[in-house]
Amino acid sequence: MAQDGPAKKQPKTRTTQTRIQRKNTAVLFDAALAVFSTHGFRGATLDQIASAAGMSKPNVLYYFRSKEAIHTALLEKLIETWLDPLRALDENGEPLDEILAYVRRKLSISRDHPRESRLFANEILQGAPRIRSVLSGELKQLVDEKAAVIQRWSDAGKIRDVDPVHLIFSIWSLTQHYADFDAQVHAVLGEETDPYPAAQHYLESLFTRMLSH
Amino acid sequence: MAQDGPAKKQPKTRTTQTRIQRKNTAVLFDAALAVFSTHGFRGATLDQIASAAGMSKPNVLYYFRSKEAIHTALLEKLIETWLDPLRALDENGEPLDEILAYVRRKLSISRDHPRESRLFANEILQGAPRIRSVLSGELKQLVDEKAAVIQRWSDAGKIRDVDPVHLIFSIWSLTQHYADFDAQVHAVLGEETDPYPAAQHYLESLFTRMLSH
DNA sequence: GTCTATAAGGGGATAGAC
DNA sequence: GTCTATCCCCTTATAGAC
Repeated sequence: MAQDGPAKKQPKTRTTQTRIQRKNTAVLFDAALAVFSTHGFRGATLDQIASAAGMSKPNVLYYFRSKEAIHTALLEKLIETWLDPLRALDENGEPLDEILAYVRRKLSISRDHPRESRLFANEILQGAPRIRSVLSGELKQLVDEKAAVIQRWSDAGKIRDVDPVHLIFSIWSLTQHYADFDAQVHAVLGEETDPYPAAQHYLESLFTRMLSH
Repeated sequence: MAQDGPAKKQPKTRTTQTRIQRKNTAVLFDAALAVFSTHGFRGATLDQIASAAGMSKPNVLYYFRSKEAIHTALLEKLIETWLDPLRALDENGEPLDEILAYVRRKLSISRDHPRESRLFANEILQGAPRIRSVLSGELKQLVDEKAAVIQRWSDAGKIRDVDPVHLIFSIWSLTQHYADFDAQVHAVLGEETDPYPAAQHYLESLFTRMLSH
């Protein structure tokens, strides 16, 4: 739903895309993700995106009406992926297992999709100008809902007493750290080291000790 | 040591600054910190910095030879402040107290100096192009040293077994989250809420449960 | 020390040929 | 659908008067 297709004169209908359109928008999304995630919105240039996508600058603007449109489309495309791991937290599951599984899902995202993580980090760091409404709408609602679940687990004595919202914040920060601060993590551990196995063990141990009686 | 004074023709000696120079560079640092921390290096403009400092653009460039020079000077000025809280971790103190005190120092920095936190976050997020040598030099050395301290505490049975480097990473990520992701924290908690009292309680509880027998 | 004016180049977006 | 050429604004930095 994110991309708006050819900007002005859609060649076919607006619902049907040719194979070449589909392929080009996919290539463009990947290129834009690479460039925006490392340089931020204003630091990124259409030249960089075009050359990363292997096409000319005007051709990029044939698919998206502006630099802003690419960025917005990217964020919208990713936002659901970003919320899904928390959505999957199941009140009927075993509480500690559910939380550890959520931690593992988030850590996997940092490992497998670090650029997406840095794209969001860039956006939020700068005050979330383009996604503030999503944060205070969809995201807040989801957090409130899942915080209530955690609170009930805690009230029922199934996990130790804990502030549910700050628990969620801590899962976000601990897992996303390995993607967002990758440069620092590798500066400390050495470029060769894969931090994820040790990170997973550390985080499972941390949340287990904190939450189990 | 960071600023290089008037760029080309230092008016007096290079070691002595006039009162007006001292005042202007201080004002400039504050303005630059505000602008760079919210927009990143390339997103920031000299116009924004100049107007935030209440001076004209050429006047800004009278004090620093380039935009890059302002940014570098800022980072250099802040780096020691950034490392000091970890330096203060004392092997001879009571282990859990030392770690909790470090957590509190870091959390206070997020609360009192969020712009500095976001400046570093921006820099590291973009691959730390301008401070990579500090990270793999001074910072790595300090982390190695303090990780060894924590390892000895752990070996001596004074705290529970823990990966010392990931423990340090977790303190960084958990505390800096409240400054760097301020926009998200407030979107979830509401603009009026001060997250820090609850954050401090949550984090103390987290590390106490994780580290004490 | 501070200003106005301006040079020089980068970067987003469009025109129009193919 | 894709390209070359180009427009024009924004931004960094300098020149030179006061």
